[in-house]
Amino acid sequence: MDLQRCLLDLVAQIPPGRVTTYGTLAKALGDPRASRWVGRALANNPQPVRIPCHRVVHANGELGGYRWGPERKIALLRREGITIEGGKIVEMKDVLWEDFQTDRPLLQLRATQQRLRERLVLQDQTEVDTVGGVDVAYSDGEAVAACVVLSSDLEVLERRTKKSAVAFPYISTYLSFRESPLIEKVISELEEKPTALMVDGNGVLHPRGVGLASHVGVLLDMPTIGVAKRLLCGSLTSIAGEPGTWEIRYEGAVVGYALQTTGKPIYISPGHLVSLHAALSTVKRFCKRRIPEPILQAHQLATSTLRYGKGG
DNA sequence: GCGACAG
DNA sequence: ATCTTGTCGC
Repeated sequence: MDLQRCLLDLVAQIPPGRVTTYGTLAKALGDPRASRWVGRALANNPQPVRIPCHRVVHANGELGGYRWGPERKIALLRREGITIEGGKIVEMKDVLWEDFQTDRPLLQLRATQQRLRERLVLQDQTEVDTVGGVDVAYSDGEAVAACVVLSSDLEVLERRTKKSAVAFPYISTYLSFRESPLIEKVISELEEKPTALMVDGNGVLHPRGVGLASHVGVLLDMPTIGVAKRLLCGSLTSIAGEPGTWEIRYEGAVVGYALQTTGKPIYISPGHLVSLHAALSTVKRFCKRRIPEPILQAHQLATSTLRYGKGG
């Protein structure tokens, strides 16, 4: 799915003499929370003439940015009959366009997430021994996924990278649609599959219970653990007798743990085929620094591959 | 100024 | 995530 294409098609629907907002476009894409991405995406509108992004403004009537400056945006809108005073649109509600023809692609992606969620198993199937750390790095339109497999005594067993063009933007809670295709490929090219994957992102610690680690786990039918550097959702509760560890609750259920390794905590959640407890203990076993070694080394491999060529 | 949804 | 110099700290 080409979300950028979908967005530009929506913008092309706005008739002269009308405007819409970043939030309205996000809603038409299927999720009002994607409004920040809408703004960023319109900033690089490839066809400012045919795609009338000058008709996209803030909900409060302020105009927002424009490639050729605010004067040009004002002039274009006035020529189309929009009244602007003091840099703001007068009577927004009279000119606001909301009647978009759309199949709400982000809503469809949420449905995909719900289906994957039904397949999640949060119990230990096998003992975790070797662990593959996974990360993806980006530059311009290029992405590099890396996997580094470590033994239980932290020896490197295998490294692998895979490059591709970036196919989906970063929108919070939809990270898996950006990163899982390339991760799937790099894992499939490993000579020997590790007993579990550690993924840079969340597992069930996610508003819909299916973060990147869970998504990848179901696709590959492998045990996965999510490790994030910032909290996506939920709240922390300290655990008696366990300083440096907190339970993370979301909608009443424990969905992961915060763990203070070095400095700021990391946020751990099971992805698939792993229990809550095993997710925590496995991360602890593989931690020398703040970030567990498999993920840290995968991150370094992905970044250096992006910068100094190699990979493929 | 407040709220602030991973990478 | 990425853009980026020197600086602070273990």
